[in-house]
Amino acid sequence: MNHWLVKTEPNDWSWADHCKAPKRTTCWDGVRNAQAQLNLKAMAKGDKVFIYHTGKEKQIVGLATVTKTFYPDPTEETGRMGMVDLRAEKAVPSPVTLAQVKADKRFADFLLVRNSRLSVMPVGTKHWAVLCKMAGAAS
DNA sequence: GCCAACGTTGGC
DNA sequence: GCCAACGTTGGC
Repeated sequence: MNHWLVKTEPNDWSWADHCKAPKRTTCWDGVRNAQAQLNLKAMAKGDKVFIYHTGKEKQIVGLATVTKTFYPDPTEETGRMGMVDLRAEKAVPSPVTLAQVKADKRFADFLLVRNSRLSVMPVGTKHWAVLCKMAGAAS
C-alpha cells in the first residue's frame, strides 16, 4: 500500500466539508498540475491519504482512504484531467503543522517542504510512520 | 523547440 | 499584502 498527502484550501473545501459529504466521500477534483495528476493516477484503492489544510492553518488535519482510482473529470474541457474519490476516515488527534515538519531534520527531503506548490504528493513509508506518530494516529 | 512574459500558488 | 517558486503560454 502506498501513502499520499493532498492539500486543500479550507475556505474552498475543508476537512469538515469532507466529513459532511454523503458517505464521507468526495471526488478530489480540481487538480490541474501535471505532476499532481501523475500522483493521482498512481493511487490504488485502499491507499491512505493525509489531508492537509493550506492557507492560515498549514497542518495535517485528517486521514482519508482512496475508494475509487483515477477517472476522467467530465467537467474538464480537454478531457485529460482526472480525479480519484476519497473517503474521510478520521480526524487526527493532534494535527501536525508545517512548522513541526520543517523543524524536523527527518523531513528535509519531504516534498511538502521541498516543493511547497505541489498539491498531491507521495509520502514515503518512514515519513508516514513518523507523521502518524506525531499526529497521534495509528499507522 | 526555446525562452520571455505572465499567472498562480502558498508560505511568510 | 508581498513575493519566491514554479507552471504555462505564446511569439519567434
